[in-house]
Amino acid sequence: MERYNFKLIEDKWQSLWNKDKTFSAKIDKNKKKFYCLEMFPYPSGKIHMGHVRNYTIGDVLARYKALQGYNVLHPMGWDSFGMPAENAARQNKLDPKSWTESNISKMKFQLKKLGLSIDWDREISTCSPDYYKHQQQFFLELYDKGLVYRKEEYVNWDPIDQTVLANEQVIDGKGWRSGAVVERKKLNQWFFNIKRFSEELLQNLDMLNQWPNKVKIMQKNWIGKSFGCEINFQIESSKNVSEIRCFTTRPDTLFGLSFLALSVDHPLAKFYENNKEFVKFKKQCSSTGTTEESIANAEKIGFKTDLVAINPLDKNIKVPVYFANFVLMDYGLGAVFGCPAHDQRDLDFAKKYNLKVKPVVTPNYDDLNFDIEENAYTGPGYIFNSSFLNGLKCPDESIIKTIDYLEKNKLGEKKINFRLKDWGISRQRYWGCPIPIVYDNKGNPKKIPSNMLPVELPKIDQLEPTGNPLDKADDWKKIKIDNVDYIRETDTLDTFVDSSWYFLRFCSPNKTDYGFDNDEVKYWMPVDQYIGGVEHAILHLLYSRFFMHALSYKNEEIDLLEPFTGLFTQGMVCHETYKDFENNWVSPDEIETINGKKYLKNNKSKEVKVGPSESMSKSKKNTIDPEEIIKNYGADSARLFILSDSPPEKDVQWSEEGIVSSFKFIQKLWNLNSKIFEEIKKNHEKDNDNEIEKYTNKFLKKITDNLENFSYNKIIANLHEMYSFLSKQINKNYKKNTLIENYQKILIAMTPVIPHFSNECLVMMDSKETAWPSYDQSLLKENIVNIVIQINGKKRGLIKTQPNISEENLLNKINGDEMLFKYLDKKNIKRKIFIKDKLMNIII
RNA sequence: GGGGCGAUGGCGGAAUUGGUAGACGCGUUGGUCUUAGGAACCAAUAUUUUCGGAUGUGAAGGUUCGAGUCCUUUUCGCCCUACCA
Repeated sequence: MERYNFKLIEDKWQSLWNKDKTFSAKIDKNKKKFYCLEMFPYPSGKIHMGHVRNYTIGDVLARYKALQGYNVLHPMGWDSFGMPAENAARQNKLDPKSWTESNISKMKFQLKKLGLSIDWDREISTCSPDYYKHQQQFFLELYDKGLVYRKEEYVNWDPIDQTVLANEQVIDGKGWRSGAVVERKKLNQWFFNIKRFSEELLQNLDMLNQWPNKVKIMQKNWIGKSFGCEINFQIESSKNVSEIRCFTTRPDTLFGLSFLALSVDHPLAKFYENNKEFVKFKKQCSSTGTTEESIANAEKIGFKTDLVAINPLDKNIKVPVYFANFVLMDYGLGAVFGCPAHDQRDLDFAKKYNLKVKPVVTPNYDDLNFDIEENAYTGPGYIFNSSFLNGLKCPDESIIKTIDYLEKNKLGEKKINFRLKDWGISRQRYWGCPIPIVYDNKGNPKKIPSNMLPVELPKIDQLEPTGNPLDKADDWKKIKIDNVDYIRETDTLDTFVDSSWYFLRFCSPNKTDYGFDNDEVKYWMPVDQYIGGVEHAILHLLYSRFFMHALSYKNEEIDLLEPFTGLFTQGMVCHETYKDFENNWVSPDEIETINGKKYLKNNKSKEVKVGPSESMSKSKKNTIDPEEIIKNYGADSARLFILSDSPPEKDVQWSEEGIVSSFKFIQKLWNLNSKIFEEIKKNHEKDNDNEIEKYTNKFLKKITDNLENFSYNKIIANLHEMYSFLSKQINKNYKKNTLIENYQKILIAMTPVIPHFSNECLVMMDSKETAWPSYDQSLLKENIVNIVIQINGKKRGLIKTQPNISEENLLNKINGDEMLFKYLDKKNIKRKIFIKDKLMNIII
């Protein structure tokens, strides 16, 4: 039998799809559209297994939807601005543009080898001026709508490299490349007013019922809405301070007040700037490490001021005011009141400084001696020790009543706070979208007129190792508008801006006068299914949602707020890790397996240590190159395996055995196909029974259901079952037409997963993929059912019978069954539970 | 500290609304064919057994005729988040 030549056949189909523009999408208002989008890649130069998985999942869906008759939009592009290009360019003294473009062409070649049903005519690249000029236009629009503003904000400054560092470039408080201690530096930066939409972004999450709950919860926590109130505390002081305002979610614990704590960045800090002790304290606060753990475990420390705060509910309670390291300026008002009895941080702080701990919530109504020892009590209960609040149920009743009282007496007011901060979009980098702003000689910002867009990046042949290249590009920086001299903004936009609207651009990628065409967007948007990694659960997805809100804001043309109807987050691709005897990571290609043990290829006496399977990463050397896999096994094998072992939302383990088995399975399918081809030629007259037809119907139902639920791993199992069924049944002399008809349906159902193979087989059958085969409900019914017989809830046997058997008839059969009757003989039946065609449970 | 998810054979994983636990694949074992096989094909594969059964879905309870599935408690693992007042 002829071997399946995947190279020949995959090439043939790929060039056919290319030539015919099979996947090119056009608006057709008579057809229902389906917009299938996978997160576009950063052009690093090589695709990795994560891409293979992501794009295979998306491709299965896109092909399935197309067969179902949807007008499918399935585009691809490049998230091509960003730091790797800039780093590579600095290192190799070349131009980020050519580096990026060469990477794109390499990766495009690799992606095409996967046989994806992508409309390559819509390819976009965010680093192209054709793309980013529209982004600059959007920036100006948002500016006009008041959604863009400038303010001073701290950045991580590397004093040696003379550059701003991203958070992930700061390692243990030091610059990742220079090793210099990172300084906090205040810079004027641009912000998108995402807070403006906090409430909408939170509320709309409820409508996104095709999003994973996990992602919605993460976004909800990120937005972080909390209900509380702001309270005014009168201050006694020799300084010119009369009042401090605090935000709290627990006003009902106000009688437990024992101190106020301020952030060192609080405006009142100005009174202490000349106080040496305070300056020392402030330094100490900023020097506690930046790692998450060290922040959480840092000791609570404070600086005591000479201010005294008065409890608004009882003028006789006077407490000290501290600056404290655990109070953040950018949440609430940068000032909190301390109630040590019912907040662990406050308790830690109070213990250190010997402050009063007065419990005001007791878990039990009658327990008025309730006291606090090691742990603050944060649970529910009843208010006590609190004058007129005593006895109120906490927290529901007590919080409402307290706020009520505070408002009536003008001591404070109800307030909703969000954790979400405005989106800082300035990056002090070269390889990004220039911000279309100029400054006059007084430093006032001015928009670049729309007709002067795009603001293109200047070409710089050699990036120097340090500093911001745009800041040094003197010729570029100077610009005349209407004969007035200006200096350009030298910051570029965060690359998250680029990816916040690319899904709109795909709808009309060639439109020159605006970022998108309204009619096209109205037809294609929203994205019906968005597929990508869960690592983008918060920022990218939230920013994209914000961007849609911002574009729609004050614009009646656009009435779309949520860009992604469905979201699917796929798991990672993992691989075993290997280490040699010197504990160095070893790559899978350096290893040979002999008798189940793994040895170094170049030194077969040395066994390697097999570590746990972890997500593929270069540092652990456990990556597998997709290009090699496709070269050796073909795209269909790779697609089959990447889907087979685990549900798409979970991590999958790549294994050599696995890919080999997928490869072999395709060969088996090919052999089966050849046998069927021979059978058809024989042209049998006999039409045995409708066995094959029934099987096909069941198969189609399973595949369809599994496609609908993203249970792609089960589809592969279904294919194996189908193979095993057909290879056993094929010599039963089916009538030619019956066989062809059913086998064709099966082949079409296989095309989403292994498109090259299935299409080739279809052509052999003188057919081609057209429509998704429907199944006949009536053929799903079984002729014979297995009914489980339980005695006292334990399974004791099975009865094979016709469907719809009555309880009495079944009981007769049970009594006629030797094995079952012995359990029932001379026993009193107390109760019978009968579920038609499924089960009979007899209680004796 | 807060939040989320999960725990099923040697491994990855199946199991519509509670109703035959372990589909399918990998691995392992035995066999057939072969000069040979790391090929192909066939068979077996949760544990235990006195071959009648008994026990089995991290642990302990509960609801139910019946629980992998529902409820309570608990242990462990992974992920997210980080002093959020």
